[in-house]
Parts: sequence; C-alpha cells; structure tokens
Amino acid sequence: MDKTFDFIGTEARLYAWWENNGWFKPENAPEGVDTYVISMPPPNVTGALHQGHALFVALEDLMIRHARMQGKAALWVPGTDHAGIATQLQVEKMLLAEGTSREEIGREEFLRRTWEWKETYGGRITEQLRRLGASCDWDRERFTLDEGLNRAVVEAFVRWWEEGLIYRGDYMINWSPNLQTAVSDLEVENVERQGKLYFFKYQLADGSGYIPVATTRPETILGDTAVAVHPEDERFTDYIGKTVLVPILDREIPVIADEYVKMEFGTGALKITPAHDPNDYVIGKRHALPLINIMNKDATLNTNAGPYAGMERFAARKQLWSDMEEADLTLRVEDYLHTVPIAQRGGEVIEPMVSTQWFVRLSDPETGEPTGPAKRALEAVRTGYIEIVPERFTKIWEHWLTNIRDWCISRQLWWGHRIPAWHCHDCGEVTVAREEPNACTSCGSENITQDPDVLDTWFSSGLWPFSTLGWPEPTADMARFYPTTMMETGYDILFFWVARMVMMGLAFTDERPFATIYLHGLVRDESGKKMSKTTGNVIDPIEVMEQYGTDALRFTLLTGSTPGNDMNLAVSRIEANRNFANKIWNAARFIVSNLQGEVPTGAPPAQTLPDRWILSRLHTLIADVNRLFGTHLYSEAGQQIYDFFWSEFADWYIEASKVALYGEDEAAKARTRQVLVYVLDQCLRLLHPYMPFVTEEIWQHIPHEGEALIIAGWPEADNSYIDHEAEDQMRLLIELIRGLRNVRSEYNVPPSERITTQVSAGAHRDLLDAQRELFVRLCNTDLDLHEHITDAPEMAATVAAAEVTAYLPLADLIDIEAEIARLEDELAETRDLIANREGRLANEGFINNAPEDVVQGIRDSLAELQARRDALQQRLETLKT
RNA sequence: GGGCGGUUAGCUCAGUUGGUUAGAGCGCUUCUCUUACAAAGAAGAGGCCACAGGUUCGAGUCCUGUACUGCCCA
Repeated sequence: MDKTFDFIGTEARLYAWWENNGWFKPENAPEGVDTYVISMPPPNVTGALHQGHALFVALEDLMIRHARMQGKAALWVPGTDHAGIATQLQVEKMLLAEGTSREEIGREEFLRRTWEWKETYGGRITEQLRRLGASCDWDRERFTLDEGLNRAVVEAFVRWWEEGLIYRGDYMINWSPNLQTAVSDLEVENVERQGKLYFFKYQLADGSGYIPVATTRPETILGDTAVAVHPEDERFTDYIGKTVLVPILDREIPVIADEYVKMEFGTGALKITPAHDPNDYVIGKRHALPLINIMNKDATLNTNAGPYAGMERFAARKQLWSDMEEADLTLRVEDYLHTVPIAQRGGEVIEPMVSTQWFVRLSDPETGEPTGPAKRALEAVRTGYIEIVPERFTKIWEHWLTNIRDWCISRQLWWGHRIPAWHCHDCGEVTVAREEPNACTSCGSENITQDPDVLDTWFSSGLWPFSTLGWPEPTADMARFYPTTMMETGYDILFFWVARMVMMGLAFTDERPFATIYLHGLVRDESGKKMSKTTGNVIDPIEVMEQYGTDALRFTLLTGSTPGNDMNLAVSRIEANRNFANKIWNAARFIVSNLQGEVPTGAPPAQTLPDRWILSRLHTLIADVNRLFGTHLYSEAGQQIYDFFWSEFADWYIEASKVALYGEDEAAKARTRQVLVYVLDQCLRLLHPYMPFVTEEIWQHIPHEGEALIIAGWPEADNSYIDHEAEDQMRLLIELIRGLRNVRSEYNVPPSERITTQVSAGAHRDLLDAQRELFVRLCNTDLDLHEHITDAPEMAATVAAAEVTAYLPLADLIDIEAEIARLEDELAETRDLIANREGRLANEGFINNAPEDVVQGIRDSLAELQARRDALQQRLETLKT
C-alpha cells in the first residue's frame, strides 16, 4: 500500500469495476428480498454539476448503499429532465449566435436542433454524477422527454381530461414577455422595488368634478373598466353609480362600490383593470365588468390602447403620463416601495394577463377548498401515509395545499410534451386523444390541428416515480419496485415537484409514489451566501474532487448537513476530511503491514483489556449508528464513526496493539491481528456509504470474505461485546496516561526520555501491573507499583486520577512553588466538581426521580473525585511543610 | 401581515429520549520527523449555549415572551 491514498487513480477504476459487475442493479440481490427504491430527482439536461447535485447524490447514494449492504434489492433510478424553458433558452442562444432564430427555422427544425443539442451536451451531467460515485442503475436511465415518458404524459393528460380535471379557458395568468409563455405561480418571485405612486384625476362624465385615484402602473389606465370605492366611504358615496372618463381615451366607465377597497390606502378610490391585475380580475368578475386586454404577447400595447398602440409597456407609461400632465389630469407622483412580480428565470417583470390556457383543477371554484388530487395529497400526509422528514415541513405542506390554486399546465414553448388536444376549425370543439386523431370527434371534420402548446415540465416530472418504471404499462418493474421507498430532494422544490408527484401518484396509481420524503437544504458558501457565478463564490465540486477526492467531498456534505437545513460549505472542512480518508488509509496500512499468515475474518474473542474495550466501544457505536440511521440522522452517525475511528481506534487501540504486535507472544499477536482486522472491517462497512472509494480500496487489501465491500453485509450490534468493566478500566488507564503526558509536557521532559513513576495504585494494582507495557509505549514511563505510598519524594510531580496517584520524581526539574500552584488549580477544579455532585445527591428529588443508573453514575463519579481530592490535599500538605 | 428556521469556542458547525466535566474541524500557543500517518502525534488556551421568565430533582435540549437574523407564503 502507498504512503498516501491515491484517490485519483482509484475512483474511476473502482466505479467501473462495480458497475461492470452489475452491483448497482437490484437484480444482484436474491429474489424475494425487500426492495429499497429511490427515483433520482432528474437534474436538468442543460445543467453542469453544482454542490446541490453533489449533496443529493451523496445522500441518495448513502441511502442506497446502506440498503444494498443490508441485503435489500436496492434500486436507484437515474435520469435527466428536459427542463423546457432552460433548454429552449440555451438552444435559442445558440441560434442567435448563428444569426438565426427559432421563428426563422420553424418548429420542426428547432426541435431537431434541440435534440441534437441534448445528444451532445446532455450526457455531461450524468458523467459528473458518476464521478461522485452514484451507484444507480444506469440501464434504467430515463429522460423526461423520452418516448416511454411521453406515453405516460399523454395517458395522464387524457385520464384527467376524461375525469374533467383538465380544462381550458381564459383566466388571469402570469405572462413572461421575454419567454413569450405563461408561467405558473411558483415560477414568479415577488420582489420589493422602489417605484412610484401616480396620483391622477378621474373626471366625472357629467363634468361635476373628479375622483382622485392612485396607481403604480399608469399604462394600465388604458384598460380600466371601473373605478371602485368602499361602500362606506363617505367621501365618495355620492359618486357611486355615476360614470367617469378614462383619461385620454375618454371611455365612459362606472364608479362601483366594493368592500375590497381600502379606504386609507392612496386616495381611497381604486382603478379597476380586470385584464391586467389579479385582484382587479376578481373584482371585475364580481361586478361583471368587461375585460379589456391592452397588451400584445411581447408586452407592447395593442389597438385597445388607442394612440399608444405599438408602444412598449414602460415607454407607454411615460408617454401617457406626460400626455395626462398636459391635459391637466395628473395630481402628483410619490416615491413608493411596492412588490413587483419577477420571472424566476429571466428576471423581467411578469405581466398579469388574461389568456387562454390549460389548467388542472385542484380547488373548488366556489369555495377555494382543495379538491381531487390536492385533497388526496393533503390527506396522505395528514394521516401519515406519506412521511415528511423533517416533520416540520408537514405544516408548510398543509398550508400550501389548503391554499392551492388551479395549476396552469400549458406553456407557449416548443421544447416539451405537446398537449394531446386537437382543435376543430369547423365546429370549434376540442378532441383529446391518446393517438393522433384523423377527425374531430364532435363533427367528424378532418380540418383539425394540434394545440401548439406544450406541457409544463413539472407535469411530466410529476409522473417520474412511476413513469420511469414503465407506467402506464403493467411492467415487472412497476410490480416489484413501486411504490418507491424514498424521495430525497431539496425543500426548495417541495411544491414544484414533490407535491405534484404525490398528487399525480395518488391519482394515477392509487398508491403513494414513495413512503418518505426526505428534504435537504441549500448548499451555501462559507459565510452563508448563496453560491453564484456572479458573486464568484462557487465551490466547484469537480475541482474539489480533483483536489481532495470524492470521498472527502461526500463526507463533508453528509456530516455537515442536517435534514431541512441549509449548510455552509467550507473548503477547510473538505480538506480535513481528505485528511480523515488518509488517516483511515494509514491505519489500514499499518494493520495490513502487520499481518502474517491466515487471519480469521470472523468476530474475534474479547480477551485482553484493550480488546474487550475496543470491541465494546465498537458495538456501542454500531448500535448508535443503526439507531441514527433509523431516524435519518446520517450526519450525526457519520460524525460518531469519525470520532470512534480516529479518537478511539487509531489513537488508543492501534497504539495499544503495538504492545502485543511487537512482543513475543504469538497467540497474543494472532488475537490482536484478528481484532485489528475485525474492527477495521466493521468501520469500513459503516463508512462505505459515506466514503465508498477509500473504503472499498482498503477492503480489497485486508482479509475478507465476499467479492466487494459494496455488497458486503451491514454491521449489526452484538450486545455480548458490551463490557462496562473494560470500559471503566480503560478509562482509568487513559486518564492516567494523559495525566502523565501532561506532567511530562509541563515539565518539558523530552518524549524520548524514559522515566519511572511511583504509583500508589490501591485496588488497581493488578490492573496496572498487567498493563505496564502500555505506559512504556504510550507515555514512555515505567511504573513502580505500590499498594500505598506514604513517603513520596519531595521533588516529584503528582498525577491523581480517581483512586490512583502517581509521583514522577523529576529531581532537578521540579519547582516546588510551581508544583504547588499547579496542584492547587487542580484541587480547586476538583472541589467544584465535588460540590456539584454532592449538591445533586443531597437533593431528594434527584435521588427519587432520576433513573438508577444516572444516580449511580454520579455516586461513582463523586467517589473518584473525592479520592482525587484527598490525594491532592495530602500531597499539597507534604509539599507545603 | 401569516408561517417556519437560526442565534453554542476567534471562524464554520454538531449536539439523539432532558441526565456524569457541552463536542468537532479550522485557526491559535508549546513540543516532537517516536519504524501507519507532519495530510501526523502529544500537551494546552479558548464557551453566563442570544436575552428574560417558566416547567422539572435536573434545561444547550421542553414551554412562553423579547431581540437580532434568514427563508417561505400572501
């Protein structure tokens, strides 16, 4: 084995070896065993690997590898998402660079070019997932726009259409002028911006004055169809029922009364533009006001805007206002902070517009209550049929779904699943069908054309957990692997995606698509800022893997993140975990280089104190790790393995093992080797889901049964190894050794200088006698053991640990005054601790209510502290006289 | 406006069912290239666990409130 772990030379080789052996496939497990299934959240085909991907791969691969080692048929279905808007933008950018556009080349050619683009660049992201060690079944890889998934999408659409859940109609939607498509509520961000509030006059048609009105968007005046006031607003009661004139256009519109109007806001009178404001739309409906659409799809004004037709929306705002000023219709302009709807992708101001779109009905149009799929999704989580981790997200789920609105599923894009609906040019009816129809189902006319729109990307990814397994066909995979086990994804797409999967899964398969939803947070930079190219704070996973290894990155992400919370990623931590990988490597190198002959691989006997101790600690660890895995606390489990491996196994057991390994007793050597190999093996198993590469590589170097660690068994705790006596004794030895090291360090005794300590060992004399070589090896100190020492030399430093006191005769090094000061500090500290214990034990409530083992623990601790205090006091008296 | 988080060492964060002296990494101080590892070992410094109440024999952990801070929804 090399001196350091060569991750560069290892990772790709092991990955190919695992994959070529079919170990990523569930078929590798025996037939009939339990399944464990994850559908990978499909990354965008256009994407390049970022830390968010790295985190989800690390978590899901951990879950899958763990399940696989538990002997389950573990299936992780990979895939990519066609990401309608993102991909289309990429290709349009490419076309622009070529001096053409999608409009110019036409729909068919555009799609050909997009597929071409996908074939060229779409594999990049999956290659990068492999580098992370993702043990998914690549033979089952899917793409949200592939043929099979298209069948699923069409089936889903047709079924919902037939059930009356899908409808088409004119409603207020969010229009993205740049993308020239509708976007869903979720794709709109409301951002606070500094704007202006424009105050102007609405002249009464009868010439009897004006009503002052305020607006943030003057251009929408051109589409006003009413002015509303509060019915109880005395300022305006006289005007209700009269008519006013739209500025410049002089269109006559009514003054209406509606309780929605806030009297104290602005002037107390509200202009109503039902076609361009969601709130006005509702009021407009209530009062049966006409809708006047003043805008074209590219956000220029149309002929309804009269003289402003053809102008861009913000230019029109300016022009209209200045014309109104000229006509003496304006009052004043104030600075005003308001929220503006912004396109999540693109960043331009969204235009609320009434347009013809396709919707999925999720709420009752009368009451607004969630219905159908939304109601079922709500129930599934309420009843615990589907569990969300962490639990607090159930509240967010509840809130969102109870306030859900119908889902706008049509997009005016070309890249996506085309809506399976055909419009008849003769009778105007719509034909929705699984196969392309020849004629209109209403009138039989052949004069039909397919709807030009495509479906929202989330409509197809909502089917992902089952469409990837072959649905709607009754495939073997559907039967065996559905419902899936775990949906692991970021909380930021809980509504976008997870809710849709749940709604669609329950609706189309009549089963939950997954039993558990595990949500992770965002990966931020070291100071908590969102990583972005423009800020320049991106930590590129590929660079990190090249510099520190994939295992280091994975371990950092897995131990640094807790469910549902964001994590701040610090490169220093990745480096530290690279060091951990190297530590494991070197510990293994030591063990391997000390092996001779056959080493049994099974569970070893627990005979010597160090063996009993480490085996007890190991099985405590295994029990803890399994308990933590049971509640998805992977981070804590990883940290505990880290601590055990480094601070107990490497620091103490391996060092202690050298006593036997470098000794003469062959039987002891053999036993020690077996324990070393066993503990290492168990640790490698526990660590494999976190750090698959270094653990597999080492495992191949140590004695083992079975072909590979990736398919080795997961450790189970064996209580017969739990040994409290050994743990207590070892704790005493460690405390003593630390005390001796401390004194040596304080008095600057060179590590290479062997010294002898006189020990007043009391009842522990036999224990120390048996372990005297440990002291030589771990603190270069010989023990001169006594039952009780009454005349310790004056010029000696004192170490008091529990009932054992050690005196280090350091003749010329000792400064009595300094030693007294040192011991007095220790004594004061010990007395504080004693007071704490005594206080508790004096409390009857504590004695009566606390569990017996806790009370006993305090009693033991008190006894040890008292012994220590007595030793320190006695020593101080001697030194002072 | 409503909801949900966060506040623990200089920095980044853990802390499970309330229970013995609150931990880690990085950074800092001192020593050591001791035959697994200097990407290491050894020793050490550094914490009124945001604040105020409460529940409890016992609170970093549970409850109420406050401050600051972040996110989601409207």
